[in-house]
Amino acid sequence: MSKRTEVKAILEGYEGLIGQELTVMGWVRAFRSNRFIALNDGTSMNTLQVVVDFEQLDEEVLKQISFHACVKATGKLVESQGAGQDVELLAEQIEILGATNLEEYPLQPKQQSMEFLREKAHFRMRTNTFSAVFRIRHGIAYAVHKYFNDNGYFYLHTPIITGSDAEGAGEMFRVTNFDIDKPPRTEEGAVDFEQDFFEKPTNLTVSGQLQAEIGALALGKVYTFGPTFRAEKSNTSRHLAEFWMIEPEVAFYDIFDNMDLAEDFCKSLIHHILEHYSAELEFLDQRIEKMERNMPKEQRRNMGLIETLRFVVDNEFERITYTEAVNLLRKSKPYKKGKFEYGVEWGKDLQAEHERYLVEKKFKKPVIVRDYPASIKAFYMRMNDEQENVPGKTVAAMDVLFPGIGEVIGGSQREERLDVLRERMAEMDVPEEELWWYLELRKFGGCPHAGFGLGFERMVQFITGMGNIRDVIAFPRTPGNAEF
RNA sequence: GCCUCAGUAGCUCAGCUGGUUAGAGCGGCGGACUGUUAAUCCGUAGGUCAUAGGUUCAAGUCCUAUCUGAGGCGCCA
Repeated sequence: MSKRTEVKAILEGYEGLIGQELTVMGWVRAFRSNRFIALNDGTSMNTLQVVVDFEQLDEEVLKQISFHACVKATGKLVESQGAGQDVELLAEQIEILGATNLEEYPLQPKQQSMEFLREKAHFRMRTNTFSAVFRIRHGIAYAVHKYFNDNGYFYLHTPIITGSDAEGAGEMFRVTNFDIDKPPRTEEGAVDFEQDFFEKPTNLTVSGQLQAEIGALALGKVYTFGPTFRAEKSNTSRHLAEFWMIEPEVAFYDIFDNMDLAEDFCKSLIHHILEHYSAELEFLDQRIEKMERNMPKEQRRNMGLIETLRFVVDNEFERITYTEAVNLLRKSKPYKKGKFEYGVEWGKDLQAEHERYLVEKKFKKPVIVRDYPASIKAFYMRMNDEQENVPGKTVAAMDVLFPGIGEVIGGSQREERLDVLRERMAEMDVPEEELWWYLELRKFGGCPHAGFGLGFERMVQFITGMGNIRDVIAFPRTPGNAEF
């Protein structure tokens, strides 16, 4: 079984293979004229044409060569007589590895809606679009590890089950092995978590950052890359209940080093995909172009997918402070014309419509906004010194905003001063006893450090141009959805 | 959680202001043809019009509720 030649290897290096007898295995994308199989084995965007001699072939076998059937073909590789491809395999033997009953099979050889395919997640990877997306997703994951490895970072596995609910990143999923119908209770009637598996309440992690800081303060440069969970009932095209997050954390970095890292890192991921997945990108680019042909002009993107990616790699990200952003927004046309639904006021968080204006209209490229009001950001972000012309206290936080999907990265320089940190925790009602170890990091050998979280699926979304985040993760978990 | 829109054949959709037996393309099945490239041609089957109520002489069409999906917003990555 293992002696097969991959379609990609044949299509990309057929010179040395012509005249040889090869075995290929894969799924039938099309069967034309009772003679031509377009065979795809997932290794490539493209198909290998397998030519069948239907006069010689057993009729039972011939009948089973159908859309998305799995076949094994052995024969000689020759130059193709037809115009659509350079080489083809003249099959001497055909074996059906897995037939597909088309009366029951839901997919069709035509464009189908993303929503429909989402319900058929066990089959959707067989389509061109999804196979392209998932090959690229792999490529980005690889590029993440490569970038950090090449730059001296260590991959740290932070826990998925956490005993702290003070991470401040949103609603959490409870982890327990209690019988939820009748959990043990204390004499007062409360659920008695001391009898639970971990002898305390535990949750699925919303961030590995606090633990990553432990790593940074020993290994210098670390990153995490793992699943992350949010129990928020977010119904949008850019939120998942289970997603993958990348969190570098670096000792001796300030907010500016952090921004440099974020920008360089994003560009390196995009660059890697432009270099190694051009066939996939071209396919996705054309897909979007076709889709946009039916849309009114003002809704179309002004650049194609590949063009956008090149543009992001070749240009500096715009860097502004939150205060500058507020001033810009207040001077903007949509603000003056009353087009914004939400007001722009120093101290209030920027809304999606405001970010979109800055990224898509004003600067037309990724924007890094920093120095947000302390009141709207997490307790661990480093308090800035008072600044001129800034009406309130700010923290050294930064958000990287991308066109189309908004916030891709959120990060900050961390508060390393024990007294300031404790003050902030008190203000924001973060219990010290749960984060005693986090405080001790400041007490013993602390140092300035910084880091950020990058939503992996959002980056995959940006690079593939997919409109909905549910279509860049194999098995999306969202409110009301945990099938497959 | 909020707002808007949608749900008609396996899929994509048409069905005008309520009015006879609900249509098309694709796909399926049967057949023809065979160097095709979304192969082509002929034939054929397939629908409790999301669900439950209601208005009306009459509901796919109007109203209400529920469910599902999409888009936008909030929360964020």
